[in-house]
Amino acid sequence: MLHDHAEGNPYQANCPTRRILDRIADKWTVLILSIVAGQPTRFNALRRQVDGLSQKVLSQTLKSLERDGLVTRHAFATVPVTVEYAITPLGASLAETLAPLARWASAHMDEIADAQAAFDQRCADTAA
Amino acid sequence: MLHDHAEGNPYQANCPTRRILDRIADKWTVLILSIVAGQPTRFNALRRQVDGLSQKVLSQTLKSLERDGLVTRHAFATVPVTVEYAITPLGASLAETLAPLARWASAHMDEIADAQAAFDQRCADTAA
DNA sequence: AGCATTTAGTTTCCATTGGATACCTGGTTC
DNA sequence: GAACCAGGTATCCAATGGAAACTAAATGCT
Repeated sequence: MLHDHAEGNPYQANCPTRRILDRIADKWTVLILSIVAGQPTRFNALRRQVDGLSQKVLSQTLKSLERDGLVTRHAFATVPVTVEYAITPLGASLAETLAPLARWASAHMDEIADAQAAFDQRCADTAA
Repeated sequence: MLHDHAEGNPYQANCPTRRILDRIADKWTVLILSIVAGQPTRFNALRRQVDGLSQKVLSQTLKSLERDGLVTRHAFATVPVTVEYAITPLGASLAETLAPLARWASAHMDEIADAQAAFDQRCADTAA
């Protein structure tokens, strides 16, 4: 178990790595982090860029990312107040890890679509 | 928009890549896929290895992974029936993409814990 | 005979989460 | 003084997640 403590074991429910995995293996985290990694981005800019992302979830996700030290929040005393979210070095290293995920989805979407169609066909055949 | 169709744009809610991202950017998918990638595994073996994973969610996740062509399901007419889930080539390529995620969590858990502690301290100070 | 056990699920129920929408604050422009 | 940005909260309902009970079929134990 010392071994687990040293390395972390995400298969264990109460391990820190499991909690981290739960946070980072998330659709919105992947998308937001990849944008912010490119350049500092304002709250509403993020909301506009990520289609389907509600204000509430964006707010929660950003708060969580900030707490985890993955992004920083910077409020500027302009009028109206603008708030910019920027990547941290830790966040940048995660973004690099996450980027292949989006690329994989893009590269293999046709194969997945084919697999789904084949599966659904088999189901239909069985049912008939 | 042809560009989007050719490459996929996960920032668009209705894009196939977004739906794929939603499926694969998931705690259970990461954990299950990484086990099955190692060797074919039975239903209950998965449930026992992944702490906190309920039968319902395991069943749903496996069905989804099978439909997406990432794992195959093989039922053996033993008694009681045993069912083995095995990785496909497509699933193996995803597992390779996902593995760095768990490794990242393991490698940076201390930094995240520190960031959280610092953040909570700042919050406490502000509140006080 | 009859009951527990095993496998792989499904079903049921309740708590948590997600998403849509409305609202708030504060200053500016028209 | 009404309308309009920004960056959020508050509220409500639907969907999801998880715990636990239940199913089926066959075998072993008593």
